[in-house]
Amino acid sequence: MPDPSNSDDLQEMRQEQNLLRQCISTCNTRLWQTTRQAASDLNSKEPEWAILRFIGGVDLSCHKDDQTKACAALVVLRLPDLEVVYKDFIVDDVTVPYIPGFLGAREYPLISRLLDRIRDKSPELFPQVLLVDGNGILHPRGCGSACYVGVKEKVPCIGVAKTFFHLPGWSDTFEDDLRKTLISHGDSADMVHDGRVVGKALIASKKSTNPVFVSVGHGIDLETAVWVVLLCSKYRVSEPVRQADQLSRQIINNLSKLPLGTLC
DNA sequence: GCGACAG
DNA sequence: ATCTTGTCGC
Repeated sequence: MPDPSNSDDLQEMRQEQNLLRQCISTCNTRLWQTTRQAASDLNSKEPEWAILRFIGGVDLSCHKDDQTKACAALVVLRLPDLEVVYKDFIVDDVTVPYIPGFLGAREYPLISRLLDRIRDKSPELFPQVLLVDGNGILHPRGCGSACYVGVKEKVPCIGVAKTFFHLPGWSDTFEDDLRKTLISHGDSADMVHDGRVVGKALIASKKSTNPVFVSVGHGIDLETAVWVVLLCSKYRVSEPVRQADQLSRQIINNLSKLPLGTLC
């Protein structure tokens, strides 16, 4: 298992990110993305695969005083009502510690197992797009956790981060400038890095002044990603991520309060 | 050397 | 990630 306290392993993880980055598609790859057809209109004659109906969310919560124990959760919501139609979680040890810039290496393995399980148990509910708690190409090497999931699983993925991630080359006031832009120029602001728009600061809920940071993970373009996030943002944090966050946190907390072994 | 640092 | 209740506001 990789041990990032070892600088050789860290270098290997950097190399993996550089390889994964080559495989990222920041274009739309599905028909529902191009047409932006969501299951909001009931009497649509389009086939199921041409309409966005199932949106997934994944998140991982850690044990209070043991970073190596975690619960990963996957939820699937159905449009247009955002009803939760699938829930699953895995409690297990996480071998890779948290290191800024390498969240994907830490979280991907458990997420992968969750996706294997829904493919096996309920393939008809497999999400057409996945929202990942973290960043996509808004990342020092253009390979955040949403890119790990998207590229490795070949699933359209969107990164939704709750806090700002500072990239090398940005000024110290970049985040403040973003927020000022939001106040004066509306509800979203481009985040430009090396001349590329790598993400969007987005006020997803009309009630909040605090933005969420959306970036492409894989297999979808940024404008469509924003469209998806807005589709399922009842609150600041979009429902799929919120539900997955809630579920994983509840499980990991109850686990610490119980004496021993009540699993499955 | 020191601080900053998605979750 | 987690430590953490009430509270101010729509």
